[in-house]
Amino acid sequence: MLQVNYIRTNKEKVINGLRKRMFNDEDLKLLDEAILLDDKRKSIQTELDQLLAQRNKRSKEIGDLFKQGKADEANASKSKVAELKETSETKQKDLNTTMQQLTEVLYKIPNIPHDSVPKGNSDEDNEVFQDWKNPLPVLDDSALPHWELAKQYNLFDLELGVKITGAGFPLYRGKGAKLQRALINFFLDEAHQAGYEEIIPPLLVNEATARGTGQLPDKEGQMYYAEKDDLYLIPTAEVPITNVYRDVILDEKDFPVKLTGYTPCFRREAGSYGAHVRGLNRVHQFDKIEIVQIQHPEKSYDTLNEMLDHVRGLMDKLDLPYRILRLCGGDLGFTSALTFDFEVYSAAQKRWLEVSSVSNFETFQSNRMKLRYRDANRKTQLAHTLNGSALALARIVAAILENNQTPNGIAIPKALQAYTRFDIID
RNA sequence: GGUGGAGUGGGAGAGUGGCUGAAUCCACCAGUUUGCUAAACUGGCGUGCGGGUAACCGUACCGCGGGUUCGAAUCCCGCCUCCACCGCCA
Repeated sequence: MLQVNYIRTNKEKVINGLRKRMFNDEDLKLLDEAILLDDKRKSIQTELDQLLAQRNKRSKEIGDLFKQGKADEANASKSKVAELKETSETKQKDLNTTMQQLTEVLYKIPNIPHDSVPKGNSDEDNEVFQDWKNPLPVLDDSALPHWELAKQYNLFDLELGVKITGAGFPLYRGKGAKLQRALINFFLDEAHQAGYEEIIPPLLVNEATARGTGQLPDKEGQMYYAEKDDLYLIPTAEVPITNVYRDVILDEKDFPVKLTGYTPCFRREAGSYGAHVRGLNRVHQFDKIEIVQIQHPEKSYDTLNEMLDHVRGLMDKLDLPYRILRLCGGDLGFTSALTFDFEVYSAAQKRWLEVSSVSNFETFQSNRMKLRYRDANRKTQLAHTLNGSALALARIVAAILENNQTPNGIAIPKALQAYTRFDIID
């Protein structure tokens, strides 16, 4: 979430930013609400501190009186302290309520988009930041979509997934499973070479963790929830991996922190159906390798570029046609300041599929997580957090299968052959 | 799951009602000394919030939440976590 002080001192900037997210005048009232509540909070805090100071002073006096044997005077003072206690307790409750109200308001305010973010309503207004320069692959009419190829070559089975779990839980088998495993290892090795430390995190997280990266309360319906144990299945490795640094104060020399991890990701995707979600296009469980960085605020946009380069490298090595979008304000995630989406071209479906999302959250997550560093003056400052998919498997698999189909079988990209130990699926 | 023990500052560890935001040691930072390093010595060394240009002052925090008391790290209750043993188990 944003810091109230930031809203207070950069109000114009905040307003302009929220306009890009199509906030109207009514929505913008949240800002004044927050500032007002913060004013209230401050004055209550001052009053409360004064009451407590009096109480502490009196209590000390009573202690001294007892020691001097003046029990009568001491007892006489007690009623005054009791009075102070009562009023300070009321104040404390006031303060708690006000702080809670303030937090609730702040939770409704999304991150301020970066200057470069275009204004817009929906994904249709996203900017094509880097288009595919070469001709897009064209398949002949006999080409099959990946779900047909999967049947032909026995790579994954959606019906079996339904039998075992339900719709949207694919079961991979044979060379399909091996391809999956090869991609995971390939992506992890690439991340390792780029300097990321590998993490295998828990796949279920508690409420504080889900709150830290912003999945709660904004996207509660998106996550599977294990009610008995009050735990959430992770929608992305970003959640457990970034939260490694929750409540941590770093030194400037610790930057950049670079972490990567492979995990399955679980998403409820409530209400999704239709042709666009066929096959592996949108599923409830998929595999993803995530890269996370924690960086000094002055360097975080260089880092974002570095992460874009990393993902570009993966796409290039897999010989997949792709383009990069800069998300507009309306499509930008609640917690993000700037997001680039990578889309791979799926030649049989003749459409672009999102396979990576690389974002800078600036201090939005770190404020929630209390992830800070000490600056040159030894003062604590919020760090910047970034993450990106490198990459999401299901759709990459879909694109590889479709784009590489030949009359003799499906060709495995060169870079992957060392991992699959076969060069064709036939 | 059962029984017992424990949770204090970056780490170790003292503290069983007021003199404790917290001894001491280690680590860390600055300085003195020194040919360099080391050693020794001196000083500094938590976080949030409020007030103040600042020095600084006030307040809260000793796993978390409540309670008792004029006053709680210290007493009471609930919860969480860790350790040990037992049971179960990949």
